[in-house]
This record gives sequence, C-alpha cells and structure tokens, in this order.
Amino acid sequence: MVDSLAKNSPLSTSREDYLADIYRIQAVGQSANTGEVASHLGVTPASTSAMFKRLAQEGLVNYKSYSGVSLTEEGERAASHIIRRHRVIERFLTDILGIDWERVDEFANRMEHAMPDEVLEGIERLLGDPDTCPHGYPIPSEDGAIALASGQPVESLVAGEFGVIRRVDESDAQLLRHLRERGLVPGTALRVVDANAIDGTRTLQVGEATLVIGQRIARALFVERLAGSDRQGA
Amino acid sequence: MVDSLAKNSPLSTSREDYLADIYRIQAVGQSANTGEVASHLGVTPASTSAMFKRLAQEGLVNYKSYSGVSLTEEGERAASHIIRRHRVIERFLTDILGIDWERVDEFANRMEHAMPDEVLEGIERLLGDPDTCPHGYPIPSEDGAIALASGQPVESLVAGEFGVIRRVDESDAQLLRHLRERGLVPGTALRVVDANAIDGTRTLQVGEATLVIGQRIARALFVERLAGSDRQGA
DNA sequence: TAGATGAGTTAGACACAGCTAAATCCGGTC
DNA sequence: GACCGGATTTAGCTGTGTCTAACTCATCTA
Ligand SMILES: [Mn+2]
Ligand SMILES: [Mn+2]
Ligand SMILES: [Mn+2]
Ligand SMILES: [Mn+2]
Repeated sequence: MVDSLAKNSPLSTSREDYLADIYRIQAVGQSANTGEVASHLGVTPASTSAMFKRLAQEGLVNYKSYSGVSLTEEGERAASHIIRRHRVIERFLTDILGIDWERVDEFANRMEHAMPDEVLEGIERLLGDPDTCPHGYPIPSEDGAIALASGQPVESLVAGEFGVIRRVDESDAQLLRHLRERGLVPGTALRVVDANAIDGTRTLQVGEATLVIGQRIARALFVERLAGSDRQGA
Repeated sequence: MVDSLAKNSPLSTSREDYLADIYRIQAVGQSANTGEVASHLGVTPASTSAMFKRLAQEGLVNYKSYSGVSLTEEGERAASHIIRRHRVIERFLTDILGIDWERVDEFANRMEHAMPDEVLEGIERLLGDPDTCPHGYPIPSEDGAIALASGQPVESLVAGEFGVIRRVDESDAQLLRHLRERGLVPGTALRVVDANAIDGTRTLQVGEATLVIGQRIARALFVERLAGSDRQGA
C-alpha cells in the first residue's frame, strides 16, 4: 500500500513486457512461473526473478517465492492496456499498411510502448474499432473488459462438420506464414472431409480447394462450429 | 576506427535524441555546445558532457573539450535518419489521424525511436511520399539527402509584397496553436498590407481577412515571395 | 526417507544514462 | 597581465535491467 503513492508514473518498457507476458500465460490457464516467462521474453531466470520482486513490490503481481506470480487487479489493468495496444497496432499494420501477419507481432512488440493514448485512439477510429487482432484474439476495451478467445481447435471436429476459422495460434511466425499462404485465416469457412485416425491427418474442404493438414495445424486453427454439420455424403 | 567494428547495433533512444538535436542546431548554422543541447533536451550540462564523450568515442561526433561538437559523416547519416522518421510520423499524425499540429512533435518524439523501417516505409507510401513535415520542414530521403529549409521571414517583406507560407517556426506549441487558429499554415497566400515602423506590427491580408501581427509572428512565418509585388493602392 | 536433480533465488558485476556538487577552463574586464 | 564569472567538465552517486556463477529449495525417485 505504501508503495502505490507515486502513482501514474508510466511503466517501463520492461515492466510492460513482463506484465503482458504474464497476462498471456494466465489467459490460457497456465501458471506464470519464472522459467516460463524467462524463456518467452528471452532473458535469464535470474533477471525474471529480480523483476518479479520489483513488480510485487509495486503491487502489480502476487509473488510467492519458488512458485511464480499472478497479476493483481492493478497489474491486470496495466497488462490488458498493453495487450490492447499490441493488438490494435497489429491490425493497423496488416489492414492499413498491408504488412504480412507473421511479421506484425514483432513490430507491435516494439511500437506498443511508444504509442500515446491519443494516437492509439486515432488509429482505432481509422480502423473502425476492430474487435480482434489479425490473428483473431480479442482486443480489450479501454476499461480492461475482454471477450473470451473464441473457437475450438479443428482437431476437435469430426468428419462432416463445418466451421469458420475465428482464431489461429499466433506464437510461431513460420506457422503463420504457412497458414496465410493456404488461406487459413479468420473468416474462412471449411469442412472436415475426413479425419484419419491412424496418422492424425485431416482433409479439409476450403472453398474450391481440398487440403490435408497434420496435427500441428489441426491444433492451431480455432473454429466456430456451424450448425449444418450434416453427414458427409449427404 | 577501432570502435566502429561493432556496427549496425541500433542506437539507444538517448543517443538518437542527442544526435537529432545536434543536427537541428547545426541546420540553423549555430554551434552545438553543451548548454544549448542540454537545455533543448531538458537534461543537465553534466549529462550532456558525458554523452558527448560517448558519441565521440563511437565516431558519431567530433568533440573538442569546452567547445562543443559537430556531427561526423556517420553521425549525420544517423541523425538525418531520425529526423526523417520524426517528420514522416508528424505527417501521419496530422494528415491521417487528424491530430492538431501543435501536439505532433511531442508524440513523434516518442514514436520515432520505435518505428521499424518497414513500417515507416508503409506510412510514407500511404501518405504519398510527402516532401515536408506539417510545419514545412523538408523530410530527408533515405540516403540522407535533404532540401534546404525554404522561405524567408515575413519580417523581411515590405508593404505591398505577396507571399505564400512555406514553413513556420515549430519550436513552440503555443505559437503553433495560435498560427493554426488563424489559418497561418503552409500553403496559405498572404499580402503585407502595411508595415508599421514604430512598433513593428504588420497588417496582413489573408484571403478575405485582415490581421495584425507582431514581430514574434513576423519572424516565425517563412514565405516564398511572389512575383506580383505591385504597389499597394493600384 | 535420504538423496539427487532441476528449477528458482541470491550475490556480485556491468552498462547506461541520469543527477548534484566540486573542480576547472576560457574569454573578456580592469 | 591578473582576475572574475559563467560555461564546462570531472567526481562520485543513483536506479534500472541485464548477466554469470554460486547457492538453495522442492519434489520425485530409489
Ligand atoms: Mn514489447
Ligand atoms: Mn495477434
Ligand atoms: Mn525522441
Ligand atoms: Mn515538424
């Protein structure tokens, strides 16, 4: 309590990156421990340990030695603010500047710390207040409210089912490029033609094309299942 | 020479700000001494002195103790690159986002350090490769070439002369707001109706309106003189 | 249940970029 | 030509965020 008197001083770039990473880890239900965060951010566990202590000191996380951190209410507010920036910037880069979606995370990761609020709002207006980043993840509103990440993995669909891609795993640029080149992006409709139980491959109908995907991709595509899941031959 | 082996590592935010400031000082023919730079950047002379030493070490400036710095060729290249970013971002903020021109310097000053080259190029394309920042200062090309700052102060015009505003002093946000509110922006044509020798005020004809300006503004507006400088009554 | 093992923390160091206070220099003034 | 005052530099310190190396803890195994 004593610490949070010097309020409203902006968080350092490093703090913002740590908080956002903790947020993303928590969002998928994992626990944010030292090693996890360290490897995501490309720093040593020692550095992460030191930062956990600082963040705890400042009331942004709850920190129990040897067992990781969780965001406090204040930390969550700060984190969602950065995530919001990150995702809006990604949208800007793809939609307005035409940059490939596998590169925008890296760029947004730098820009997110330097964007004044007014500029972010201007960009949002320009974009028409988008709901998600280009990869389909929800953009938190200014008060921190955020929709649930939508969709279930294609892996969970059985032969004959229809779905629309709502979101894709955005953690690997190679994978993202691969998906883009095949048109596997949010908004695309598909049908699972066949699921091969032996080797885990699936055959998808995407528009006119048919393509076979493996487990990796079946787990990276999150779809909204459509009602017309009729038996395949008809 | 020995130092510049570890090339291409990006310059720190601080170094970029110092270099850009030295560049701007040199561009108006002044010499970049410790006090000047310190007061522009809002740091102490001691800090500036330390930075001068670092920049000299790295081959970015020539530094003679007690007599200031000048940019080396390499330093000038780096500086013009930052100035370029700064001015392109300013254009983006005014032209695309509609932010008032008296606020964009502050924003651009943060954003200029975090903008990847590809993003800057995308923004330039979007803007149609502008020649100047919103205040009329030339944008250096990617190879560092830069046009001369155009125009002569309104102060140098005599009664009856016509001019078009090409550039305005951008160092004071208050002044910029004042100018904007009166339509005194690049591209605006004006005529000097009268120059009062006693108190230094001038009467300008701007479109339909007539307005009286003092010395401060007469020195802040840089115009291109137009040929039709006919005597006033006839 | 006593180690072994691997994850996590601490200790000590470094680079950066800022500060204050105390020298020091340099360009005039007398 | 000595001296004075303001500008500049130096000395010493701080805070941030990183690292490596050495440690300590928690847990799982034998
Ligand atoms: Mn970041
Ligand atoms: Mn994304
Ligand atoms: Mn800057
Ligand atoms: Mn400008």
